[in-house]
Amino acid sequence: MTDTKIKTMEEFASLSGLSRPTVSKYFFDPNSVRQSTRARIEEALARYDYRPNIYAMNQNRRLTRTIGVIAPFLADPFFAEIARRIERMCLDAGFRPIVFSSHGERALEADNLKSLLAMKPAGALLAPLGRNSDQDALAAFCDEVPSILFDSNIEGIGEGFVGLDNHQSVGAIVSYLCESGEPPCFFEGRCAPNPNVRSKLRAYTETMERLGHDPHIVYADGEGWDFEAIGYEAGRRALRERSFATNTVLCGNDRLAVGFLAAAYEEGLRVGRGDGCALRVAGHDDHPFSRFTCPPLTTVSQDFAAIASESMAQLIALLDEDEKPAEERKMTLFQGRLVIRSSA
Amino acid sequence: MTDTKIKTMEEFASLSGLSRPTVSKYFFDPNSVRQSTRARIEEALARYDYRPNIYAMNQNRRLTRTIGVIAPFLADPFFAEIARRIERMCLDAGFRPIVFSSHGERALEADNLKSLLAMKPAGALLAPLGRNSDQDALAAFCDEVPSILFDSNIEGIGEGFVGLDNHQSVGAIVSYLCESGEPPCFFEGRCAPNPNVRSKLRAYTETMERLGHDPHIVYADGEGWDFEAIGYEAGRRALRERSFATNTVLCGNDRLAVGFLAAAYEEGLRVGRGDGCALRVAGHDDHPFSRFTCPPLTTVSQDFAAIASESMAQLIALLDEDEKPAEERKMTLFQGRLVIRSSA
DNA sequence: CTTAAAAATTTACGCGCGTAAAATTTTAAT
DNA sequence: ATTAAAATTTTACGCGCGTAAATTTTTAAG
Repeated sequence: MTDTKIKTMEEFASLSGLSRPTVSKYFFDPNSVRQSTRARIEEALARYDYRPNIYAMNQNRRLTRTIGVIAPFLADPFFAEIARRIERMCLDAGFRPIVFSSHGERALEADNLKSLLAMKPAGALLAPLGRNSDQDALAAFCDEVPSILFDSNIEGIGEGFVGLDNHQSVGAIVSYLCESGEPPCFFEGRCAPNPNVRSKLRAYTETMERLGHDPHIVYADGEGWDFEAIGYEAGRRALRERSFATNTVLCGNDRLAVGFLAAAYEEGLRVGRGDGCALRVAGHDDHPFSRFTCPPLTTVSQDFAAIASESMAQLIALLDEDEKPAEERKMTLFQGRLVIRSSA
Repeated sequence: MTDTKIKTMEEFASLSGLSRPTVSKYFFDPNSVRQSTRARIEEALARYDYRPNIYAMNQNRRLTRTIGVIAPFLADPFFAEIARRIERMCLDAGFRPIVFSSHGERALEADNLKSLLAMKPAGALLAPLGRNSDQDALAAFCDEVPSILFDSNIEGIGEGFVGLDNHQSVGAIVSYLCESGEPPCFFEGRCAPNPNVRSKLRAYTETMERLGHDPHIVYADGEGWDFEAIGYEAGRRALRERSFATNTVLCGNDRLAVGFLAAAYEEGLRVGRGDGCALRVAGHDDHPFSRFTCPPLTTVSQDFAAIASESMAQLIALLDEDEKPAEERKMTLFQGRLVIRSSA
């Protein structure tokens, strides 16, 4: 690679023996020019290391090649993993991903939406905070840029939603727990900011009743996204006060379960489904670290890869439609897969 | 807020009764205009909801108000936390943070550096992959934009480095372990991509020798960033083959320790420092979830907040220097704090 | 070889803003 | 009131590229 420093597309175009508009077309979509032309450009690209000025580039474009991603809390392993996969897929699809985290804060989510909007992204993949979201801000955003929601659904916002079938997933693990031992109590955060919580609770109650058991719910106090801490504190209290009606506890998510396991450990309760065990504990979501708890956590897994790729696929499809046929909002729900480990 | 849609700064300026250059100055730095002027602008801002076009804005700026952050692996809780804090501080300091993850891949890191460079950021906070980094790419980047390295140091690159004093931190936990029981073996990934690993190993060996013990190192095979899995697999093998010379194992980092704890649990080894315990296990870094392992992990903590804020402070200081006095590269090492929980 | 379609080129304009220089106004001090 | 400094306005230019329309060249089909 020559060290000649090229500043403008004009320069680069003449060096590769082409006109600037042609080169400009190439940079928007390499397939929009003839193969031989593309080859010439890429050859020159390798020799001269020119990159168009992204600011000048995007200023007058109708459509940017940027895809925005907003997660409610990127430090959560679940979203970290999803984001990682989405980023990779964006790159592979020829888009530039840009990911924001709302850090669990309503105001920050609204800010992120505005920042993202200002970038005129071609599309967006949004996992809203949920109950705590500024719905107007979300609606305003989705009104201007094609968006797919994931993980957390908000009715009527976005062109589609990709997530987990909570009813099925909770049903599956509740059924399993009932068949293999005492029916589970449900342990869930009281201020859980996620709309999935409601549907999980409903699924738990319905499944328990269908199987002829009394539902029994224990709420954990505490706010925010420190689920392990909440699960630990509230779990310890509940264990001491013997708040659970049976020896089996289904936690609303794996992070809560991790905290709860720590509480059980501290209380000297052996967790598992063996003979010498005092308690069975199960989770929900199959977070990346749940394989490594002690004992390994029985849970129901969300297929990270499937959620990421389906969200991406839907968005790409959306962007390809030149005319918007104004079809109805598409809901895609994946089935949870029961993951039986030794904790329950 | 009126719903009048304002497109250009010209429009907005006339609506607020000012000239465009003045408004332009305001948007670069609100303090660069008279207080009364600032008030007028912000009043109009509240009424009309105008945002300058970021692309047009940055195209001709010498200095952008963007700060780039590159982490080697954002799905790692450590970097997720650091990034979270840095983002917040950028925002508070009036900058726009943009964070990239290299996903542990050399090529992606180089890509990220190029993408970031194209954004002409005012400065950057970089945690390199380390041994696996493309040093030339890093050097080229740091040559053009003021950068502070953190977590993982690479000599001669960047204007400064902020990280942990591995020698002190490892020394502290090794000393503690030696005083409170059998001297520790060191359990570390063989292909660990992080340069900190080398200095940790050295610190372990030196401390052990200083205290009159034979250092004993067990390497875990396995590549990549799935430290829990590596710790689990290699840990189980090592335990079965009785590779550890003593009953105490110091893991190179907490994620490795989490996997190792799972292995010990599966092998039926009770971990802790009590009487009935077969094994003591300690970690390093105090990851956010280490409080909740079973048993809770004894480790040495990195002060996330301090690292984040010091990195940020150094960068801001760097940006404030109008003239670069070409002072020497600044190294800031924080002390690790021994966190004694029940695993060792 | 002819012909029509596809691709590339030329020409020309504008995007929304940064920024410089000179002229003017405002502010704060004497 | 006088004066100097600071802030603002006016004027004017250009950044690097997108994009449209008309023209020319290349390609593929017959």
